[in-house]
Amino acid sequence: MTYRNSSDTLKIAKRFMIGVIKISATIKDVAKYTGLSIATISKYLNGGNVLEKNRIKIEEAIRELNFRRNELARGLKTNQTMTVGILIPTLENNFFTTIISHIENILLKNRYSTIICVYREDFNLEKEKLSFLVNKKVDGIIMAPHGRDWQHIQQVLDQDIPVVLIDRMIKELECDTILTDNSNAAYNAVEQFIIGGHRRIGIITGPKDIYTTAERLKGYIRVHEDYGLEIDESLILYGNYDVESGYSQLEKFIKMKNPPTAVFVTNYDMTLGAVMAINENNIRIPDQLSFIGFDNLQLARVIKPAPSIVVQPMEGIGKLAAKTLLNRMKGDKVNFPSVYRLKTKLIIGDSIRPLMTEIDK
Amino acid sequence: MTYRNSSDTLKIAKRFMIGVIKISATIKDVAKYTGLSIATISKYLNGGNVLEKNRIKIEEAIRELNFRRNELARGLKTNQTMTVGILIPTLENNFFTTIISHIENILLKNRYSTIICVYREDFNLEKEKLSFLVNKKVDGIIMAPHGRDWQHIQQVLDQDIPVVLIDRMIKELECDTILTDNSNAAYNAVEQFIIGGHRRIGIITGPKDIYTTAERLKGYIRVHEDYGLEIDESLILYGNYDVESGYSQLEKFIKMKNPPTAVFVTNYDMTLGAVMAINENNIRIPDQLSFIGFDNLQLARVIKPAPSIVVQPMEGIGKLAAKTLLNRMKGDKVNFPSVYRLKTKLIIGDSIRPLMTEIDK
DNA sequence: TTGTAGGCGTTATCAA
DNA sequence: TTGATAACGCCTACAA
Repeated sequence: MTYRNSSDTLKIAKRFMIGVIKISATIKDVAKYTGLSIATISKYLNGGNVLEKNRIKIEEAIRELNFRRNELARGLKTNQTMTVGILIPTLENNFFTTIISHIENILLKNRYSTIICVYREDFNLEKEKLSFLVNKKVDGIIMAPHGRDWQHIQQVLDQDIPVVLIDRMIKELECDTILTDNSNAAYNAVEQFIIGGHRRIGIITGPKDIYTTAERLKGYIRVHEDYGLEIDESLILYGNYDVESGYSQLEKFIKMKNPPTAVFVTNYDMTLGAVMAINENNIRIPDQLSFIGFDNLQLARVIKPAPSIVVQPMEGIGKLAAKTLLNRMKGDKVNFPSVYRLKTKLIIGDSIRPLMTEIDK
Repeated sequence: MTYRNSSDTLKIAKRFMIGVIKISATIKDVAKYTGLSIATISKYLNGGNVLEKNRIKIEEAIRELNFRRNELARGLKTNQTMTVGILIPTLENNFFTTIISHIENILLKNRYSTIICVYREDFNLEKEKLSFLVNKKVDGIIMAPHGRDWQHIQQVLDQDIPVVLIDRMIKELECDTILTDNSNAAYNAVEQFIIGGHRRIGIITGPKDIYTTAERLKGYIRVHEDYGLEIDESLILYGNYDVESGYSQLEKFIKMKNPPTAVFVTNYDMTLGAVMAINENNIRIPDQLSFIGFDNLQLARVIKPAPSIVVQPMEGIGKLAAKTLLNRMKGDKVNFPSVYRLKTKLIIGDSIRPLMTEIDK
């Protein structure tokens, strides 16, 4: 192949040989442009001292050539990428996306970038995506695991890559974990009903194989035990953590022969669905049904009467997860593994009606 | 530093020198373990033929050493990473997260992984994140740009990295773009009202500087023009594409002295907010107010009377964006730049009431 | 089928 | 302050 030494060489090159000509400039190009050595350019790039006139020249070259540092090469050499992987089950969930926001707030300030991956509650995809992140040499990982297995996470830890779990704990795994205190959250919510005199209390909980479902249900059961109340199994309904199941399960409740007088719904989307079902069926809150929802604070701000809502500390979870990971990444192994169970808040609205108890009668 | 040649060397190393000892195995290690050469291992890794007995040995070594290919090194060498960057303004928006799902469906099948980044409608962050993706040497990018500037996107294209824009067009930029036909979407929706005899039609639209806002408003204006109707500026309300503004702007409408008889709301979250305001204020749909929402099909499935909803082709956008990018990445420049405007669907519910027109009277 | 050797773009060591 | 040079882990002619 011959190049004509004319100005349209480039044009021709562009039109016929894309892929052959080099598009992005390297340090070498900058060195050539400035007449300096590669080492000097690299030094400048990493904040070292260079002579004023060289600095100017280098900066000109960078601008002119549109030079960008190749992070692949850099990562290969330095063995760190200043990148954190975030792995969650779904993007269609306000809880996780809010947490991600807070994680990024902290990480960005510390000059870390993030790679977000989603595994759609598919365990095999979780393994694949985790592998992807490791192979990309992220410096650390924050993830909400499915929980069915943990060997793949153990392997990552064995490679000395810090992992912080959020939302779901794996008790077999020695790993930093940031959680909501789900069981006490449910306990306290249901306790409000009980104190108010309710005895038939329904719960719409999540899919059976998810950690948070079990925890929230545990709180529901425990508070019944502590108050010496029998549990009617038919008042425990499993949803899918989505709007539809919140809607359908609440309808199931109100259509029962002997419906509950109070219902506790255990996540954001299902709370939305449940409120819709309540509206559709013209159920008056709290006269006909007392109600406590979960996470969906928007609803509480917007609906009258305001529903009581259990609010998870998403900001706390995000910040703490980020800070914990930051510490681990800088080699601080103090208190490993540390498990934080953050408390929820119960925002009281006007959706709980005190019932006559037998004593009152 | 001296190493004792005993079995507890490793223990000591692990305890005191993490970072010095090598944690993850390389091809070299696999080669050493098997007694084969680096080249052979690499060949095996890339699907080449090796003797049966060697294959077994290699696989054993990989398992034993927990070898993972270093994608950084590979990308550096091959100049492709089999990774696509996705850059969007926010995760807290069903529209984008649904599209991402569909993009990933296609990409995963083609052995591409994705890196999701969010810029929170912050233009500087958009530039940073785009740079991040480029520096990570992604093979292509799908993004919903803010739209305030496009130099940074042009620069990426100049480096011969394919970019596909979604949701928002930048007319100054030669770039493949997949859009909703927003202006006809709004046109058709509002036309339903007009046909039904409505003359005072309110619209709750998005933030002024977003592309889709302008397009949807354009449809609203155009249909008025085509039907020879005057536009009352007070019936055009700007929201923030969030639940709160949907709620507040709808309340503003119903509290007007001369309120509209029909309202068109132009995105998912605002539709939710508007419906809430309608419920709270005991407005009967469609008797007191005719209503068309946007994207929020959940609402239509769940609320009675079912609101009419403009539904964007999220699946279509996601799939087409992925396929277009896939083509560009394999070097196919046919029809560059191609702009697709996908049609919306108007799902008719029971939320539009025919009004008496003057002719009827 | 297997191995040798050079290079991808950086960083980092050590002289100059 | 600057420059020559050897890695980092992988891929790929080319040779054996």
